[in-house]
Amino acid sequence: MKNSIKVERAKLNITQAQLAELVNVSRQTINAIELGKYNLSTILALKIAQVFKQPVQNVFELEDSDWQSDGNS
Amino acid sequence: MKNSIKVERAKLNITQAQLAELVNVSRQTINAIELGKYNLSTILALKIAQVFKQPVQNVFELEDSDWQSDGNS
DNA sequence: AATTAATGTAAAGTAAACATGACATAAAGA
DNA sequence: TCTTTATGTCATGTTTACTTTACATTAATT
Repeated sequence: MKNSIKVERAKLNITQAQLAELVNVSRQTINAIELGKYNLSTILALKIAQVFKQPVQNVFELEDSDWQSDGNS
Repeated sequence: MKNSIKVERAKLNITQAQLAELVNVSRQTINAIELGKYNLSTILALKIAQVFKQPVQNVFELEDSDWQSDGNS
């Protein structure tokens, strides 16, 4: 899964730590998600998309490889 | 978080088991998600929304209570 | 060049998302 | 009514999302 968190943060000019605070997770969690290290929960994705005032699909995009395995990782 | 999986399944006239197969998870997982028993991963939410040809926010909707706690459960 | 702010990374722990197998019940059709 | 299909649920197990603490690195400011 790809994401555009870094770009959207730049638009709003906020840091990872500030985004983390806005959605109530740790800064490290935002960092890991932004770097594609794991598959965040849907509630968190909805919150992040709402902060960015974007549809979820605009921030998080499926890749073809995501269809080959199951819902995890 | 609320969801409209049951309604969207009805539109397509597919069972929980069929949806499960389409997105490569177990039938029990779809059942639990549909009943709101847990907070599915974003990849899975994107897959389900894609099967339904709907935006994620149209299938999965944040509730106010989701903002009070953290990204989990 | 020195300090601060922002980001990246790592280790260890906890909670929860998933899987599988099994069974109970409800709905539907023959 | 009998059988099949669809849904709900429980128990057990594994994987992983997320937390916390801590430190290293990079970027920005003075």
